[in-house]
Amino acid sequence: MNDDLSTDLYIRRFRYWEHLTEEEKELAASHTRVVHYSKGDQVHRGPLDCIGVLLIKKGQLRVYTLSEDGRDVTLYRLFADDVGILSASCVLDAVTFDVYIDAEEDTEVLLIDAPTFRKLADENIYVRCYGYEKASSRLSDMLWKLQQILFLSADRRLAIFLLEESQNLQSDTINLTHEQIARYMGTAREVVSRLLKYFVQEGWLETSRGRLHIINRAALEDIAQQ
Amino acid sequence: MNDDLSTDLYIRRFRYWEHLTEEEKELAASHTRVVHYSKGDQVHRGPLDCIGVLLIKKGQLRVYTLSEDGRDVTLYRLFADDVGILSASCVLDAVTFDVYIDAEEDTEVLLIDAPTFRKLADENIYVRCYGYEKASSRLSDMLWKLQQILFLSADRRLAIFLLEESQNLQSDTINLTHEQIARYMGTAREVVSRLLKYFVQEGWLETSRGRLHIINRAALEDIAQQ
DNA sequence: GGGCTTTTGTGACTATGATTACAGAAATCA
DNA sequence: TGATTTCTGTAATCATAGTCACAAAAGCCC
Repeated sequence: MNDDLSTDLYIRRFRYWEHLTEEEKELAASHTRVVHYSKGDQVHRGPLDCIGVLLIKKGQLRVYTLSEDGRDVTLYRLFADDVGILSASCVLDAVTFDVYIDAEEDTEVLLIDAPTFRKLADENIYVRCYGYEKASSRLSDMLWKLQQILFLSADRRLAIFLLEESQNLQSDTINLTHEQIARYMGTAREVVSRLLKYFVQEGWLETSRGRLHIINRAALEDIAQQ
Repeated sequence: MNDDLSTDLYIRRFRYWEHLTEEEKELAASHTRVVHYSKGDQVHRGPLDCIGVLLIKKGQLRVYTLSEDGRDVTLYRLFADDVGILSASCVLDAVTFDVYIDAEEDTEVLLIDAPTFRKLADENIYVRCYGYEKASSRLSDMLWKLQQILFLSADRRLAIFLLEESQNLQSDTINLTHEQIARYMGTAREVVSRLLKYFVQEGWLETSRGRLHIINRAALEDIAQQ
């Protein structure tokens, strides 16, 4: 499968595609390219960047916000087939919240550059609507996340995180370090270690280096519930 | 000025108006009505309600979120001419964050009911786009607000709040009780009292019951900055 | 195996703000 | 005026989680 063909296929996945004129399709296609990021690369640095719209082909990106003193809270993660619109927030004037994005793994994305997306969004209401709809959806997720951090205790959030993660992976075994979990949860590693120790003592988990295994899902659900 | 005329005038303020067909205009007009709320009334109760799109004619609404245990954080306030779209979030499927709304004062709003707005948004891309654009803008504000609560210390947020409030009022005098300020800031009344006491001791403010007066704006700006 | 890096365990401490519990002052009302 | 309500002041305590400072364990590389 060559890249051009694949790009062509992928780019049609945007819901607005059918509403583009022929010229717009050409414009979009000619300004869309595949970009590779290596694990750890910075993809987008808040207000400093305006890279455009991302469609993840494979890999994983982490979207986070930063406080002035460097505290870093993961807002969500992008996986294969997800669309990253906030890397183009500079194009959507109503979106005034900026995020940072790193590659958590080696990642391959389809990128429509910002000027092109702006042109499309300006001249085509369907593209604009798509952008704002995606943005609304992401922003809602982020609010939900920040609200959790604000309102829920760390043990509850950890239980929720573990259950969600296991759900997503369709597995009782989660391969993450305490450090990673802390980053995803927006807390300190020590806090995660402390809580995991407690969960293990209660017999709800087994842990080994870089891995943890859920034994008693029901107990975690209890904690998550309250 | 009679109410029908005024409603007619107001309803044209929605940016999508010119993109409506004649039937749509009629539909919109016939399902838009003026609603009065008294100070303290609940206007919208998160996922329990779906009242529609609000345009504030006069008064003030407070939009907030609630934790399970009842902690209440003000996200933003709506004043005359503001549009409240999140009271129609049930209509915008991508918006999954729900808010509560109370009337802070006796308030008069123009209300387009939810089913009507849904119909318009479904059949008219301009209306849909308008909804998502407004939603994106509000959601961005809310994220900014929650991020502040999460990252900034209470003294800094108080200084920021006072400066913003005085800016909005175009006045050095702010007529609010400690209790109200605490609600707007999402903290406890005692915390506000403590901090205000400190601000007064430093000679930056004068306070009396239900009122405070800024003497040293520069000092507050220093605190706000860091 | 021996050295290096990464990960985990843990205790002590700190900081912040939420909570509790009142007392007293100021406004309002009757 | 006196009673009542609302608002403010303040101290003490509590709870939570962030920070610091290590030590030890596990895995990796040679």
